[in-house]
Amino acid sequence: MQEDGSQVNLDFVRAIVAADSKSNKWDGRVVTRFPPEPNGYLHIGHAKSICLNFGIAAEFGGVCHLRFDDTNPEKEEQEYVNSIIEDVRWLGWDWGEHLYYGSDYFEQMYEYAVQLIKAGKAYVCDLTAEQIREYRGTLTEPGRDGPDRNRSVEENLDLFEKMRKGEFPDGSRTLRAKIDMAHPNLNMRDPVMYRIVHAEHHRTGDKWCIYPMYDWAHGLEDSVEKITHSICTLEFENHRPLYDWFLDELGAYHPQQIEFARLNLTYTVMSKRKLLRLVQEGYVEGWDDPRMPTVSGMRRRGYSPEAIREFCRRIGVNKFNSTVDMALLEHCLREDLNKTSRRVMAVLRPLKVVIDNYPEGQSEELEAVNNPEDPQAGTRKVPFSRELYIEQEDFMEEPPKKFFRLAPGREVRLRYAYFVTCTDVVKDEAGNIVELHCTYDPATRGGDAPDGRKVKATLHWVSAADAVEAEVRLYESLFTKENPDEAGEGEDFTANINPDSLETVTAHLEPSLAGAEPLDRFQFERLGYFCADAGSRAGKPVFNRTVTLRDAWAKIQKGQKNT
RNA sequence: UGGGGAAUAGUGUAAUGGUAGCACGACUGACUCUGGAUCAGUUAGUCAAGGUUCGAAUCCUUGUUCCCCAGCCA
Repeated sequence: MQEDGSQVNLDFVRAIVAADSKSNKWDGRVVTRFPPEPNGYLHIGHAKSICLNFGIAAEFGGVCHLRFDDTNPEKEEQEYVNSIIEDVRWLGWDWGEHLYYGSDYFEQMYEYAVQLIKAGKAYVCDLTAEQIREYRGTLTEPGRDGPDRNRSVEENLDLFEKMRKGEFPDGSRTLRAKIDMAHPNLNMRDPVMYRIVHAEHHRTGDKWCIYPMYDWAHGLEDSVEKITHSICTLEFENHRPLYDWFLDELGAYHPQQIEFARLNLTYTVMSKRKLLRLVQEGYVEGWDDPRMPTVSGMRRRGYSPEAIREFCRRIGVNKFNSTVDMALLEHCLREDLNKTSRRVMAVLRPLKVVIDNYPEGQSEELEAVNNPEDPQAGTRKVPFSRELYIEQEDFMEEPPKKFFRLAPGREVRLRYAYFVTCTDVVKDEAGNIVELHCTYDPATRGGDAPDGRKVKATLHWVSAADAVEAEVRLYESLFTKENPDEAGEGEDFTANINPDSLETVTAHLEPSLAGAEPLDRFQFERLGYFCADAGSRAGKPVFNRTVTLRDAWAKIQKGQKNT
């Protein structure tokens, strides 16, 4: 229900939860879970799942568990656990007491496995991995029963115990469910439940040398935690019959698995495997590189949790694959940042301006609005003096049509300061414009002309003597193609990496920015939103460009070039 | 050629037998001390063909296209 009492359209997952709540199917409980494997950093696709699971719990008065599905010691690390916890919390969600680890249930899972063996529904198999594949058959041909399929319960119990005790080498045996080797769903052809892996687990150490497979572990984890709705992605649809089979055979508490489509975004890749390659092969500087679609990268880039949550709300939830336009993410970003970011002035590519009729040695402080969208943000003082920097692209000696900014003889406004008119252009020997001379109108102090005359442009600027120098990183998308996987023969997504995804400049900032703290977000007026880098320090400030402002002039230029 | 899913403007998503709507994008225009924001408008869609019905995106039939599955990964 919305605030006005009208019925809001529910996505198909919420529709199921709503119906179950109404029918009291789960005694009125709603318990979801977000179950990441700690083998990589969370990305925007995970954020979709997080917002779905935690969002549903919040909306229906339930709870959402954060559970690490840590059943593969060879790929999982504590570093990933830590980053995941930080990211989910940063996104604004709270799991209360409900932080769980699949590995905490290993003993229970073992006992359940024994129960299944005793029921004649599981057996120890001596086939090698390759042999198992051969016996499994193919998509169109049924599999065959293996030689160990009809071992006695006693022998299975004995062997399974010895597996646990570490009496067999890695890969020598498995415990398998006894279902149907001719089943049309390959997942049902006697799936492996346990494999032998003598590996150090990040939480259980060397206590175990057999580890449960996903299909066996996941349903039990859900069951133990009394989950009501086990929401996962589409590729697990084929696994649902197995999820159901295990829990039914065990007679255990049985949540409902519901599958939804994972998120795809234009101009980026989303699989952990590909993100890992970007990191390992040095295309980016780490999991939290601001060009990465990881939650940590986006945080460092300057995204707000609110923007990400709003994005996740708007993209909806469905059962078919789709690719969301990056422009929607950026829209949600700008929408939030516009309301919340302090405005400041910064010049990225400085062009010196001398105000000839402004007294040498004089300076003054002018009042500037911190956020026109939020009167509560107040005002600040910005120093003005005879020598200033403006943006190189705000001046053209021979302005084309529709260029409203500064040009010889033209008057523009310096924001919050004065109207100035360009009187002279100074060039170096190579013909590059290196300095401008202007005159100002003292009567326009603050930026308003008492005689009511208008100018067509307002420029941002900084006082040269007061400017703070900073490293500013200008990010563009990491890939040049909407679909990075669209690569030529013998190429992969790395062939579409944007060579210009990062440009670093030395910018001149207004002095108020000297005290910016890491992750502080600002709007550099007329340029875009910028975020103090996590490693930014007083004395050596570093800012990352989060996203540019919408830029009508850039669009006109693009159009002019194309004609 | 086995099984499991899915198809609505360029993109994302509503409409569950009763006017195909919303958002993003794109394009106009208004306004503006950010060529920002805001406001107004334009653009454009039911995978196909049959059928049921007074009426179909929705139900039925046939077809087409796309996604997932042959890890001792999750």
